Amino acid sequence: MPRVTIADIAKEAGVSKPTVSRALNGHPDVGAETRERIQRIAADLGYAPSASARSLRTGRHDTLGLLMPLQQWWGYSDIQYGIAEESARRGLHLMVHPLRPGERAEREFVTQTLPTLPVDGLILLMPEGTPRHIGAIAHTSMPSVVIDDRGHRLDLPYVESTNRAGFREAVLHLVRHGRRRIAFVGGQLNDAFAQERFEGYLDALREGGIPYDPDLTLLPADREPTADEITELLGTDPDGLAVAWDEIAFSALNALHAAGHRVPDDVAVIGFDDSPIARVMQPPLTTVRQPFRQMGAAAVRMLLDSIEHGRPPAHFTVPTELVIRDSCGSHEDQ
Amino acid sequence: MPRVTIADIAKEAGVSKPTVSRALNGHPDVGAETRERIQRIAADLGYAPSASARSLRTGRHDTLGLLMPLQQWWGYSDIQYGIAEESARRGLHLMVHPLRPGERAEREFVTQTLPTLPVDGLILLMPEGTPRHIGAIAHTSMPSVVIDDRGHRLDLPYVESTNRAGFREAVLHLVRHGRRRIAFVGGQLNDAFAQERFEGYLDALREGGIPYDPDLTLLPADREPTADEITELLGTDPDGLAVAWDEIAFSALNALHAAGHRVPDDVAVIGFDDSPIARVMQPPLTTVRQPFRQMGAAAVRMLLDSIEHGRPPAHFTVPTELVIRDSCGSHEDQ
DNA sequence: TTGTACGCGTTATCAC
DNA sequence: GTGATAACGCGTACAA
Repeated sequence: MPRVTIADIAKEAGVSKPTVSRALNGHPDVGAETRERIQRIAADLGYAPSASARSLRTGRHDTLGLLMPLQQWWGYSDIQYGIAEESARRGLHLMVHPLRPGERAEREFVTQTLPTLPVDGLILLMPEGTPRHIGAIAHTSMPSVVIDDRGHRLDLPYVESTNRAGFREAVLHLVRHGRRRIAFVGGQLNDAFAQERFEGYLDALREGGIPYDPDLTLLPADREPTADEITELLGTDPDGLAVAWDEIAFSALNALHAAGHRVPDDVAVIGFDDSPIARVMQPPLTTVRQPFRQMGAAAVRMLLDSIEHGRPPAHFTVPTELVIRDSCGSHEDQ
Repeated sequence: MPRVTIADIAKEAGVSKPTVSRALNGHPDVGAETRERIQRIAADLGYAPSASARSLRTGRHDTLGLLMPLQQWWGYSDIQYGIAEESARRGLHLMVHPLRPGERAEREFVTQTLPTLPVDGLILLMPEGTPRHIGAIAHTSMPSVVIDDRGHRLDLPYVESTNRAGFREAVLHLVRHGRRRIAFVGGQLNDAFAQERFEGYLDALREGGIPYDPDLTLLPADREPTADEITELLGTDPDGLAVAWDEIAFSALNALHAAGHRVPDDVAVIGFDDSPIARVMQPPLTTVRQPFRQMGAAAVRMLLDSIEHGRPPAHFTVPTELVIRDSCGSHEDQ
């Protein structure tokens, strides 16, 4: 059976197609009685508008695109959750496009895929190390927003969180509870996230009147310290570990246990992100929660602004939140 | 600047629009030289086909829809990953639709959203307890595939994994390593997953010649045992815990530690799913890996079959895989 | 091998 | 307030 169109409704109602269109889209200049009749008939006939036809005519798709790394990380899912929720709230569809790593895939996406994408705007989610070619999107007419544009400098509006201030607050929390030999464990400092969190660490030391000791800094390659590196760090006798990623903190916790250190009695530990694992660790990990869902929602709002008003590049910052659990040793004395 | 269309190319190439269309879509009946010239001009002009116009004309969208619960779980993300990857491989777009819980939202989706969705087929991802109204999709002309249609009986093709056989294999592994008092910890048996895994547990006992002891069965409500329930179970002096979900196994591990039991020496533990957390637990959890990505990919293939050949309802089973780590106590003696 | 004519379903423009 | 007409960009009969 063929699709029901506004032409069918028009015939049935004895009016013209444009009138049906106006009635169904809530235009004011249509008779109240006519509108009701048309709406009733539309419902009776089981009319459903054709998205393609509407898009062809209006140039809008009522759809947002999300460009994601083809890479598993709970944080990305969390961001997508925020985006999906906010999009749905605004009656927009969400199209998800995995981006394979490599410059070639990026180039192909920008030149081949992007121009034909039935999408009104694009949200970019890119891990550190994504080559810059994707930045060509900025020279496109496609409205776009980047999430966590750390070190990319894409010349596009972006959403970020308070990496530096958030980590500073967490380290300061250790300082206030008497820790003096707090080590920093993070990634290489050419990683923009590691860099910002390291500066937050320095901020906290400065504020606490604690001199910076380079021996207490561990910057493993690939964000992944080896067992040896951790052992060596523990040899410097720290009483606190400020770890720039939860995942690294988990390794550290296990290494501490293995070496016979007690957490938090001997060594306090804090992480960053609030991974789902942080809660079930022993002891549960104190960490800085990234507001991923809110960041996703904010990206949607910015994108809509950009689509409707053609706003110039800007950015939006969502605050992180210190989540105090047991690993920092301050649960009992508060 | 206005969009470049095939009309522009036609004018530039001195041919008619249909010729351009045929050349660009690889129809055989077009002169080799003409084709080349048209392709070159298309590239020069930066031509990009209009997805809406094509869809309007052909009735196809080259897009798959994914209906997901508005609910955070790593497994759903994993499935989406598999779907996204396979869709991309086939040149299909992926549209993600969150489904809020409740019969009303389901009804609305089926009657309002679905009919206008610019999608060629739909993959359904529904947690236990999703009311049956969504099953109305079966009476629709929309090709659909369900993932893990446990207990829904939706009369639609579905993809599943070997819950019963997989759990049986894992429990049998414990039996073979000398465990005799193996407890089952799962959800209520009206939960179809709990039911199947429980039967796998019984299968293994039977095969191992171990009589079933009801005291060794813990069926907490909501898949979430209380501390008291676990304590009581440990009072029955089990030497193994067969847990139907990793998440519950994590609670159990922590409870065991708190009660002073050693894992795996005193009590061996196995879980189900292979959550990302399983690897970082102490000790790392032996578990049954769900092939989520492959299930997603399989769903895409089934859906494509259904779209192209209108296949009748069928189903496809992907095997689980036993992942042996330390918590089952058989690493050292193998 | 190529061109002519037309339709897909909707909305914008303008006239009445 | 409503109708006639056209246009969005593309693909497909059919004829040449």
